[in-house]
Amino acid sequence: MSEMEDKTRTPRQDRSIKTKEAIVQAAMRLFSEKGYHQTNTKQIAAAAGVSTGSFYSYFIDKRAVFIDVLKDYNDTLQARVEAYMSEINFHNPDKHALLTHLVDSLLLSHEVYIGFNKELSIMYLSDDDITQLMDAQYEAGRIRTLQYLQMGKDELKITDLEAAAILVFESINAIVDVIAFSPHRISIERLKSELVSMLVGYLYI
Amino acid sequence: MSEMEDKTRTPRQDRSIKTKEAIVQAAMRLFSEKGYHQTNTKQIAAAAGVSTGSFYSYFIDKRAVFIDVLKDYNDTLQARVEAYMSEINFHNPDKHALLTHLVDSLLLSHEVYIGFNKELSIMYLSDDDITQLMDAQYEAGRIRTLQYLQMGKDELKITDLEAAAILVFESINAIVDVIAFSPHRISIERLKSELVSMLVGYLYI
Amino acid sequence: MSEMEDKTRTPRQDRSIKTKEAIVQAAMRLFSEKGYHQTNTKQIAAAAGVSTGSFYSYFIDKRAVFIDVLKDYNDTLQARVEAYMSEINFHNPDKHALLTHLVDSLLLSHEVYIGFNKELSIMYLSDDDITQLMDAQYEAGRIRTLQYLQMGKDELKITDLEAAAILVFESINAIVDVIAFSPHRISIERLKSELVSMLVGYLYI
Amino acid sequence: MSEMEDKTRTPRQDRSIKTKEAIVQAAMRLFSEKGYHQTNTKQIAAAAGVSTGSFYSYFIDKRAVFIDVLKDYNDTLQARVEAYMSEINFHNPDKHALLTHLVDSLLLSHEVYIGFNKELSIMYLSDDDITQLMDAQYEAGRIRTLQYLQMGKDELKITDLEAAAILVFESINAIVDVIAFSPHRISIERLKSELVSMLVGYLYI
DNA sequence: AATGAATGAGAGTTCATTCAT
DNA sequence: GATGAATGAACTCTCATTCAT
Repeated sequence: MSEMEDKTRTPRQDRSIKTKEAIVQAAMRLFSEKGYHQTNTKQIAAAAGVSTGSFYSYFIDKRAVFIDVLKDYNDTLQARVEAYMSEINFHNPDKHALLTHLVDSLLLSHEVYIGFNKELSIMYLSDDDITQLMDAQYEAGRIRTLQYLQMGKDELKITDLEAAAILVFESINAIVDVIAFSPHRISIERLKSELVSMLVGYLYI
Repeated sequence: MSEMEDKTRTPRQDRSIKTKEAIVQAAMRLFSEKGYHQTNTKQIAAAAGVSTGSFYSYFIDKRAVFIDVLKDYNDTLQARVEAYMSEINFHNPDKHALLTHLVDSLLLSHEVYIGFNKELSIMYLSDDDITQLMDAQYEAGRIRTLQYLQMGKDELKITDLEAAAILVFESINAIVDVIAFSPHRISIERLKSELVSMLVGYLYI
Repeated sequence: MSEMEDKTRTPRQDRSIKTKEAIVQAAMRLFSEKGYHQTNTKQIAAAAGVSTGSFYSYFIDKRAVFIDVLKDYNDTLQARVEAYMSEINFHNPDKHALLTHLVDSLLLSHEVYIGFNKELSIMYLSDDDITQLMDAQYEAGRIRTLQYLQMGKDELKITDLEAAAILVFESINAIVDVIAFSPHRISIERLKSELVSMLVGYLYI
Repeated sequence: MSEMEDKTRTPRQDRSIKTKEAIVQAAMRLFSEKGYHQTNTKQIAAAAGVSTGSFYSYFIDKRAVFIDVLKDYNDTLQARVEAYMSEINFHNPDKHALLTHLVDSLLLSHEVYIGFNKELSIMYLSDDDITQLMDAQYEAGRIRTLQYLQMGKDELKITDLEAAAILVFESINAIVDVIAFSPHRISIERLKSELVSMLVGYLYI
């Protein structure tokens, strides 16, 4: 800990905190626009209005900013997802409406920092630390899904809730990704509607 | 054509063909083991037992080998998938068995060149040409799925076959990826079994 | 502008200015001694006592240093020519003395950076940007020649001053080049004296 | 000699001679079109319809073809100049006409292989062997000029014939080069006419 | 604390020439 | 004699990181 403080500053003063935030913001923007590998530290520093030297007094290396950016991103995403989720009444008898809202929530959440998503996926696959960070995040998502399922347990026809949680979470994610990244000939609405049908059929009745 | 030949060699002699293949094999192995960006052309050439110069007489640049490796990979994968598929009787009344076999087919197919998958995903997200190549491949997968659905059309309860094809294809892919890449606390068998249940419930009564 | 600064450094600190100058000086020396194509960026950097990285933070590429070296060279040359010229009294009735002084001026001017001349000629013929830069310089020389001719207009027997300016400028240049580069059996003095005779005879009675 | 024959073949058979000529022709074309350094041996071989291997059994290295090309060029040029010159009557009392014809001869001669001229100048300045070859050629030109001057000796007003020969030869060459290479605002006719005037005034009365 | 100049290893790529077939 | 595959040294350029001021 004290060794680390030797290297990078843990901001205590207001100005310091603002500078660090400025760097994270600038990095987020540049990573989203041009990608992690296509952005260099000089550019991040310049965009944040600081010198390269300063950059390295706030972050040990380039990866460190990415991780900070990622944490910010995760927090924002989680907050948004939670905000949407809180509106959902999981005892709503109209399961179709319920799941549609759920899928919409995730879709809308992903729309923040749309450009960052791609970079995140690349980094997830390239960097072990990022993999761990995100796996924890995904795991949290699956657990949350599990909790939701458990809340409405008695209405469900499925028995292996844990497996179902993963299945539901990943299916939705996959379709959300298809909608966000992949080209496809059919409309978002049709895709979403089929997804919801499948999930309702799987979970309830 | 003749201008292109000035740059890269089109193998004419036996020796030449073997060299090109050796380079592709070596590249495949190194990309799978260490990743595309962590592998340099010198290493590929050395692993193939040729000089850097030779490398560049067969491929314009590093991307070009990746694309050749990818084509090989796609061909192999497609052949394997098709081999598995041909064994499936789509009129088998036991839909559970049918879909289990289907999922197993994809899982087994993906086991070839397991390490290459990750790199491919990274490249898919990083390189526009690779994106296009793979999008075409995915589209082919969706279309094949659609054709299978259409073959057993009268047994299906769904109506939007096109959307369903995407949904089925992507759900299976997502779970296959989870199994291949992500850590998870529950067994592959439970996950697969739930997936099959969901799909059977969705597609057939 | 700001995008350019991202690539090459515009010297701000004293140290920076000195480094850039050191690189230009080193490049000039090496280009003169060994030629442009026989000199590589590593050597220039080493000779300037800096790293290759530094080299590339001041110059986009090798051509860029050459152009800077050339600008320095042109400035020096022009200053020298002008210094010599200013001593000439164009109304001196002894036209022989006048033109001898003129030729001597150009000869002496060319003696600076004697080795660089050859490289410059090569680059002039090889690189379009250098061609343009030097054509502008030559044009300036011809125009200056024209102005001198016009100053003593009423003493001249020629009528097409423009063509005469080119002719005079190029003849002198050619002989200066012969003296500088080509082997020849006769003395510089004889050559110079004949040249002056020819020009006096051509321009004045 | 015998050592050289070991390396490159001295063609004795018809086919061999033709092949060698084909290589020289192809090289001449490519050097003229793209320049010496922008042309590689593979391209020369291909353009001549032979393999790279064959190329190296006719020429020790790339420079060797250039030298052969240059010899061809010099021979052709000399033949053309001589053909033009032979038409000139050096006792023609109209000296203006005489010199105009002379200048035209050189201009026309230079028009052959126009593209090759530039490359030749570059090589002249870059390669010592080429320098020597061409210096010999230039020297021959000056000597020929001297001989012409001596032929009409009694009509000349100049006394230092040797210096005059150089001066005349170089002045004409310089203006021919200006016309061929450099941009200039005035017409070729005016330039030529002034040049002739200057030379007539210098050489005769 | 802050600046921005300096570093240097390492990447991709070219091509004259050699050599096995 | 001919082919064209193979060689490998050499070159240019980038950028995360350090360090003098």
